Amino acid sequence: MKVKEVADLVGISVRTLHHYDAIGLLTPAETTESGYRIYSGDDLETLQQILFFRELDFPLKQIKEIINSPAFDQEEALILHRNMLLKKRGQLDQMIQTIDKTIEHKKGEIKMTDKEKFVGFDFSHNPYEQEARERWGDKAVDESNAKMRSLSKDGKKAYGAEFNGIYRDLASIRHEVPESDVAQAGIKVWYDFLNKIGNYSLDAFKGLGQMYVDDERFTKNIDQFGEGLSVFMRDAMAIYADRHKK
Amino acid sequence: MKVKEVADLVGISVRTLHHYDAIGLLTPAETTESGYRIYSGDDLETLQQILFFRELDFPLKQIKEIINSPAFDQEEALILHRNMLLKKRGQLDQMIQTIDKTIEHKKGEIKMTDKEKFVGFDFSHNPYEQEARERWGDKAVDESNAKMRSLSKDGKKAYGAEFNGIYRDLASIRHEVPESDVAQAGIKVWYDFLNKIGNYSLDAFKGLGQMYVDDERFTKNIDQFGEGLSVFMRDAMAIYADRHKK
DNA sequence: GTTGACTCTAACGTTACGTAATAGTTTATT
DNA sequence: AATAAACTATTACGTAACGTTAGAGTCAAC
Repeated sequence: MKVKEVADLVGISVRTLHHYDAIGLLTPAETTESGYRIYSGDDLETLQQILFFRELDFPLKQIKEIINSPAFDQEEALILHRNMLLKKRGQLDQMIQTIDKTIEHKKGEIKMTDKEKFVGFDFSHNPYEQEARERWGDKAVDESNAKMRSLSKDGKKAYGAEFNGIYRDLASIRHEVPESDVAQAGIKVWYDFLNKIGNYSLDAFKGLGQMYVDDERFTKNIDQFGEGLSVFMRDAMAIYADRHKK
Repeated sequence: MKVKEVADLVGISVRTLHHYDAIGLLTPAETTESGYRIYSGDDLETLQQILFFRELDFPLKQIKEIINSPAFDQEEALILHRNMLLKKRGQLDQMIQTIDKTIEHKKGEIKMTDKEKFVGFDFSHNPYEQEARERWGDKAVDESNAKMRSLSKDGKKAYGAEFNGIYRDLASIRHEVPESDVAQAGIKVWYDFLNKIGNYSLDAFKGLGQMYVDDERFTKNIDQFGEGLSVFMRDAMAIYADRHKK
């Protein structure tokens, strides 16, 4: 069998097989004169073993040793690894406890200072920040983030209220217009927001609108629209706001 | 405070501080004209935060985002991360169970089919085969492999038993003699084995011993001894056995 | 014989630093 | 002040397990 067959059969990538060959973990039984790797039935069995141990989080180095060793070694390795896993689980429990405590602690804090916590800019886990950085450059993103942080409490709150409105609008779009119109409707929400803020040049808006329409993610399907756009858009708006407002 | 002070204070390396500076995670408040990093009290607090999240296994990228965010973000991050940890723990439990099952299974299997299952020479995936080929030539290796495969089941079993003994001896060496003596002790194990087999010329042994001592891998440190030698030695022995026995 | 599907070998990118290597700076000692 | 010791800085390669191009050759079908 050739690489792709094997890869598809067991559900790994061709690259992975190449890699295993490169590190000598699984060298195919034969190779054609043109250099194609041909895997035998035995190779497949070995591969199963490898994947089994990989599933258990063994490093490839160890797997290599294990499959090259008599059976008793495997059992020993399993037991050792089991102990490692138990230890790991203990550590996880520790970490979870620590987090719980911290959250409790913070909760107390929040009740005390409640007021400012409420708004909810979550630029921190923005999965599109990377994309935004590539689109607009690091400086723009960093500056925007900094500006966000430096907003007054009232400023944040106001901004947050705006976003809440947008979120509501976006949410309703998803349920109230046919899929094909989602993009247009989304643009409208956006447009309205920009108008409301009132300090964007028309050019800036055009750029945003075009970008939005161009982006596959936003026109492909509704789920992605909701998931991707709301975050990405917020980011984009913030950055544009930072750049273009006078 | 300068780097080393900080590093020693919180128990991390200078390199780590350099790294955090390089990736923009913690940039010291000021630097002297000569380029020395000077950390402020605020920097130390931030560092504490960083180390806290690091303790919880957050990737630095996320930590960077988190410490750049208002407090409520941190809570959300904590909750998200907590969920991740719970999932991880679930996976660990799965893995442990799988291992337990496998061990049980193997136990049964060994009892059932004991005979051939137990030996298991897999020279086909021997990572040192290439090296062996270079050292001793392809023909020797191929012949040896062929011979291995052609052994009767009892023959394999006997051979396997020998190797089991060697493995045990090697394993004990690693724990029972000082590092400096590992090489010597390893040679002794080897020597004993050869004597037991009883069909090696003294010359063959000399060659083996010398090769063994010459090889960096075997004298450099204990870990490598254990990792490399046990496999390599097995190979070397088989080949020498093939060549020199009469 | 040309296309499409597949294969090969590089070689860089990723995480969080460890580990030199080389060179300049500050502090302590003589 | 001269010298040594201790410290600091900046590259830059190495690690684990592949993902991801990129460029080029191969095989089977039409």
